[in-house]
Amino acid sequence: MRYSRAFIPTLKEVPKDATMPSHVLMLRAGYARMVGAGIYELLPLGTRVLHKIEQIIREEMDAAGAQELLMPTFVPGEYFKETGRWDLYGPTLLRVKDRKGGEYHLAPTHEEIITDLARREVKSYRQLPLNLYQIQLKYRDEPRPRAGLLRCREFIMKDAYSFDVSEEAALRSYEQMRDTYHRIFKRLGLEYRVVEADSGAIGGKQSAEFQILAQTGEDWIVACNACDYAANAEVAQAGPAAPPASGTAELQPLEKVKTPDTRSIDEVVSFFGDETTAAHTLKSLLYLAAEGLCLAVVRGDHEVNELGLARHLGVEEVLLASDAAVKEATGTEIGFVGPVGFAGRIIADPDAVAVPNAIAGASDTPYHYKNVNHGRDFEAEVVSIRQAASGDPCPNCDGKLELYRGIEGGHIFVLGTHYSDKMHATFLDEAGSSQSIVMGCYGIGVSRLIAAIMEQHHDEHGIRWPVNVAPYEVIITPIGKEAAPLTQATEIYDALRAEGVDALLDDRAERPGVKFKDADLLGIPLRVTVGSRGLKQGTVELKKRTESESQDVPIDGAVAAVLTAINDREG
RNA sequence: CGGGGCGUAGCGCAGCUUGGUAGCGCGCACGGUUCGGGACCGUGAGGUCGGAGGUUCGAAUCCUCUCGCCCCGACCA
Repeated sequence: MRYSRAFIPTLKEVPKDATMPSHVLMLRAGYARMVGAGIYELLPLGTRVLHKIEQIIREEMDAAGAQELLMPTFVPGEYFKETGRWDLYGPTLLRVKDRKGGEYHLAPTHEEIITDLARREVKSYRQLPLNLYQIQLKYRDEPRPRAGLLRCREFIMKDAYSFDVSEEAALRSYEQMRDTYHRIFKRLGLEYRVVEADSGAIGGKQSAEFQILAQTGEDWIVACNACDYAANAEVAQAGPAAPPASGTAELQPLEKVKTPDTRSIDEVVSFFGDETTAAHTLKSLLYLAAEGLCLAVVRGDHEVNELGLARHLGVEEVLLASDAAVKEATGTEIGFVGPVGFAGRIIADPDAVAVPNAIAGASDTPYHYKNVNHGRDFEAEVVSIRQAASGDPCPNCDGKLELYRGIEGGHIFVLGTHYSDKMHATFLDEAGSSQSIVMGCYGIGVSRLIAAIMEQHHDEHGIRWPVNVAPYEVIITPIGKEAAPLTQATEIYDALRAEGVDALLDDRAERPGVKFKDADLLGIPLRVTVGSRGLKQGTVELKKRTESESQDVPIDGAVAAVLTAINDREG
């Protein structure tokens, strides 16, 4: 492509409505424009990236034996009504009426439609296993679309559905998709973690999310820096924390200290001063659960994982007790509550009970106890109820946990017979008896990946595409107003195209600075600079977007050098 | 849905408090000088001030309603 003819509307300034890097960059670099909230048009550059991502997905899905098809996005409501999702989906489902008043919707996902196809066409175990996928638009009227392509109301998804004769066979399909997803995400140049998720509400046996690590992501995940452990922050565990530095391991006698105006851990720490840190204190929080009140105790520098606490208690959720309830139950004010002498149920985190001679509220305003020790001064059920945090030890190895934001790039799920039972999608087995087809579903947010890759691959100058997904692999930049650089650049451009390289020739009559800035902004992985200066010595410059230095290469070696650089990065 | 912010030229913004001929920078067009990291000078095109209603001699500015967008939260197969 010749840049002078390309539709690449770049912006010098950051559009006011964009805050996230990928959102800013896709607008500034001319990849996409907004039409409405959560509704975008992909411009030529964005479309090229989309096609590259799709191509990688297709290659890997096809290699796994999946077959591409295309289902409608505009579908009759009867299928969702059949499974109950017409009502369950709520306002997120975009409903449409046709001229006769018939109820339709724009598909947010296709389990029902594909299950209907399967029940009509799959009759025999001989037709299984089967894995069908499509790449097309999905519609979800999200309550809050945000961050450009990261959360849209109309977006492009790859959704695959597997059909098997048994749970075991379905699990094999699931594992195969997991392997396939690993290959896809690696080829896309993404740093990601597979996060085991709880088996969800929908009769699922197993599910995993492919979380792309990005500080701008919506999900919180905890991941080890040494091993593969990764989990949603909600369910993440941490290994035992190192106990706080302590003058003596000897148990000191319990001591009640008057501590006015020390409601927060910070205030307590600064009151006691000296060597005291938050890790020397205990944080005691009173929670309301269905069965009544209980006191949760974690180390002062830790936070309570309320979901974990609720699970231990066997209840749906727990709520922090109000000031009044705290006063009534303990006779003291918030900030002075402690486990010593507490009459009710106490649940303490292992890291909390490991603190020797801890400082804790005395349940008497305004006093704290010094030298509180579990087992001597109070008894508690010891259960891990703290949130895993950045820097915590990994529960599985010697590594450290890091807290990340994640972008959910993919999700794989064993569905079981949830849909096939409801929709009577059955087959005849070898013995001639009717069985429900066992299903799995596998999604990738394709348009979201465009943004996710930008989130991971950019710097202050612009995007830095991995070569596999770059809209153009190389940009050839002639410099100067003489004819020679453009002539030479065009020669290299033609040669590269003949080699099948996606090349962009910056033939614009712009000053060098403008061309360099744009090349960096667009994020083209390689730049070949052809200037009269180099031509005199018979060289051109080759520069990688990710490196600050360029290298001189002989003119007739330029094409080979570009091919080498591209293939290096593909490896 | 709750909280906050913003709608004025393609983009970024000023003007609004105190009503009186709609401005600046970038971009765009033309001419000239420049030419290895977003050059400079000159000329010019481009706006129903998100929309509707009201107050007023007169509304971008004041009042009412409304639409849209962004951020935080709630929600999210």
